[in-house]
Amino acid sequence: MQALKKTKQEVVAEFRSAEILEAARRVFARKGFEGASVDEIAEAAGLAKGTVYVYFHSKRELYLAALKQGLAALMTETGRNMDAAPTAAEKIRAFMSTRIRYAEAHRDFFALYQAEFGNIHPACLGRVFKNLYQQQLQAVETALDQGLADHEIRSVPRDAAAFMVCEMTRAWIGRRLLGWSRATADEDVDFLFDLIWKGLAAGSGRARPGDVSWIVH
Amino acid sequence: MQALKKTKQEVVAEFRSAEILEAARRVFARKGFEGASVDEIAEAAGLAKGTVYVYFHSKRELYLAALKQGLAALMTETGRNMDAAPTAAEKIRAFMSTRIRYAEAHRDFFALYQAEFGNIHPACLGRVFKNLYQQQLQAVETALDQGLADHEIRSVPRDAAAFMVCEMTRAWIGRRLLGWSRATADEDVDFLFDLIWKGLAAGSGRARPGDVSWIVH
Amino acid sequence: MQALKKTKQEVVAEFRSAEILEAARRVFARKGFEGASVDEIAEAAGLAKGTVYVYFHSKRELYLAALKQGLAALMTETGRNMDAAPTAAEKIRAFMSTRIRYAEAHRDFFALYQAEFGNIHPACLGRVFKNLYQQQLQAVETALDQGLADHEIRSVPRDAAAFMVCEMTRAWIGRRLLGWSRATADEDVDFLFDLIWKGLAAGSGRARPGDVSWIVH
Amino acid sequence: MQALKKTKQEVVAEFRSAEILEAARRVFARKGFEGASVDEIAEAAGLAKGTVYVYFHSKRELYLAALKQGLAALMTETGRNMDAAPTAAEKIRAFMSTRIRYAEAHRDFFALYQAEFGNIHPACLGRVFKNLYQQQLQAVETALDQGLADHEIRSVPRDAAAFMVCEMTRAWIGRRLLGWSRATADEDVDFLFDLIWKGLAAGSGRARPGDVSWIVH
DNA sequence: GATGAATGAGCCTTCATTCAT
DNA sequence: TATGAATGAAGGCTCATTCAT
Repeated sequence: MQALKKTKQEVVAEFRSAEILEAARRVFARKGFEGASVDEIAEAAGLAKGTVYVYFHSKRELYLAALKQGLAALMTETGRNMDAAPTAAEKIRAFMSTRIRYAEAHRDFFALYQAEFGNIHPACLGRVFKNLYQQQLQAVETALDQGLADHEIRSVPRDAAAFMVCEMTRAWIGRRLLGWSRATADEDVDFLFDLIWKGLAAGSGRARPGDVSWIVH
Repeated sequence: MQALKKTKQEVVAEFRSAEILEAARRVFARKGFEGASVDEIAEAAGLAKGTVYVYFHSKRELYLAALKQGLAALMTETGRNMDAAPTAAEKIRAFMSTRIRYAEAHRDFFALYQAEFGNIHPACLGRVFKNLYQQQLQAVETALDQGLADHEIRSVPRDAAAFMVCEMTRAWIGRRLLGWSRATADEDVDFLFDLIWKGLAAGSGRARPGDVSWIVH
Repeated sequence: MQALKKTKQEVVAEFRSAEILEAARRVFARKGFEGASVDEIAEAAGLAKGTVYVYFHSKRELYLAALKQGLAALMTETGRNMDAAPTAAEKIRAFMSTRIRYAEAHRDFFALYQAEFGNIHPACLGRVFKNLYQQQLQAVETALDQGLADHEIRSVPRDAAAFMVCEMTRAWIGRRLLGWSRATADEDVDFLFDLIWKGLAAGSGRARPGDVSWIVH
Repeated sequence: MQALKKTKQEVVAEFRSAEILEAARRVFARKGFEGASVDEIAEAAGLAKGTVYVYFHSKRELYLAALKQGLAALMTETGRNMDAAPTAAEKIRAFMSTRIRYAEAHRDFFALYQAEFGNIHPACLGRVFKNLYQQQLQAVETALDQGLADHEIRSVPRDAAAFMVCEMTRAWIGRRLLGWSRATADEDVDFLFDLIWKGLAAGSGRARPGDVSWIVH
């Protein structure tokens, strides 16, 4: 019973923590780190301000927790899907696809993601930033390595190419989040992958000739 | 004499205004919008805080003015260079090249640019944002139109492709600003253009065979 | 059995109470009333914060209890030792000696004592303050009365003289607590008593000629 | 005119500063450092809270400034009066007299003084504390040295004796501040000096036979 | 009785903005 | 026009106290 009780408390605690994290994501997404107030987050979570501080020592810690939690889930899923893809091309596509879909389901998290990784200010994350970002690059670089070894992709600097794959995906997600894309997620994935894979130049045949999803509007 | 005096005053006013704008850019670049204080900007401009408010009604207006002024200069230069390029490919390259070079010379401005256009927060710009961004897209879209008409580029949605050209350039500049690129500006332009033009796939010959600037490190 | 059980509970309660009081003294001594947090005291007592409130209705009540308990013990001991001394001089010396020794053994309590009786703020004790202090004065005044009656001491206002005896002792203890005295407790008692008894003036023979414990360093 | 204007501003600034200091003293005296709020001090000074921070960087700085300013004036006056006194006895009396009178005229300051120097917590002043206190001791020690050299006072450890002179004075002032003394300042000085000079023991003749100011009440 | 999560009042501090000079 | 003192609205964070378990 002691164990049960403790478990129950832990469950409640985790629930609260998740509630706060969720609210934090919502508010941070809308207002940014500096623009959001702990008061507002607490209210969004239906709690008193002090309660937030029971679970998180500071506003920044809360912010980071919200970012990291989402990132961890994203990277787990990204990793799983990339691993399941056999070729480099399919791995890259899986990377993009997973992210675009994830962003659809977790808009708030991705707003944070964009805010944090879309600019330069080392304001909030500083050291932590590069590490988190590097983990993402790593996954893509590994896929690129395989592609290079298999002569599936041409000779490009792996770090630079990986960076561009990440950033193009990020940018595209931003476009979707802004409501600038009227296409479905699948169509967007197709276009994005096609673009990075084949480039803009004419003369390169279509990867999948039947794919006409992104006819000029 | 009245007219002359007024002109003199206007000159002084413009000079002050430019001074403040310059200082604002410096401070905003380093601290971000929320992190910067009007006091600090005034001090950086060698003026009293109140004076800043003589020329700009609010901190946000100042921020916007700093951003817009830089953007105007950037777009003027971008336009000039793109106009001078005959083919679509060269126009795109000119777009990238101009920006990467401009970023080198105006790091402060580009830090603002990244912060503002690198994320979603409609916090600071809101309505203004899309218009400014659209102007940039416009230039690229026009170039793409020409490329499409000349069968220089394959059939891609012009708005999406233009967006990616802008964002890839922006992302790459961010990379340089972060010090993640050890290449020269020229080398970076080559790589970036090559990537967007030819994509990742193997089999597409090099645009300029002799260019080996971005051999895998 | 009911009675027995109740007694047992009372014993436990008293034990808890004493534990909390002890912890409170330790923390209040180190941090002061405002600087100490109930959380910290609870932790120092190895209990949960809520438990402290089972035994004491408020932080202030706890503070007062800690102070009073120590004071009661001090006054009991002071009284016993003064009663055992025959002459007024020896009573005064007993007063000083007991306190200086007690302070040595209960530094935490005396830090509270100093904080509370060393300044004016009626903040924490208010009304209670004077009563507690008066009890201490009383003991000294009684001794002084005897001394006056026996012509052992010269004609001085009893209340003022008693006050000074108390305060000189308190001040001296503060000096020791601050580590400003390199002498032993005994030597300090000798000096202090000698000073209050004979004053500073030259010409008054030594109380006990052989005593050279406080030669000028 | 520039100079005049500047002077005027400086005058206003000094006036504001003094006003705030005065209010701070009043509030700190009544509530103690922790108990006082900057809001309250600002209100007491008839200013907005923010204004306080224009003149003092922090609550602590304000507190220290209030304490130091009073202390400086006190020590200047003490020094002047002690210097004017020829003998050690008169110097000691001047020390006591100056302080008791000063305390009468600056009750708020002395409440701070008592709070700060009357207990042990190194909370607020820490390092600064000892230095300030040492300066006071110094003055007394110098007088005692002279007294020892002139055989005016008996052989006592100068540091210990000086400490007691300071503390007895401080204690006595506390007594007056608490309203426990019904005597005039002069009478109190007489008693206090007499006590420290001649001690409690019978047999030492009166310093000034006619002085009957402190007959037993 | 014992616990510790929840609360919300309150504190110090910052800073955009105003305005009298 | 230029100034900078004055303002007061927030904001992050702490903590005494309560209360359901």
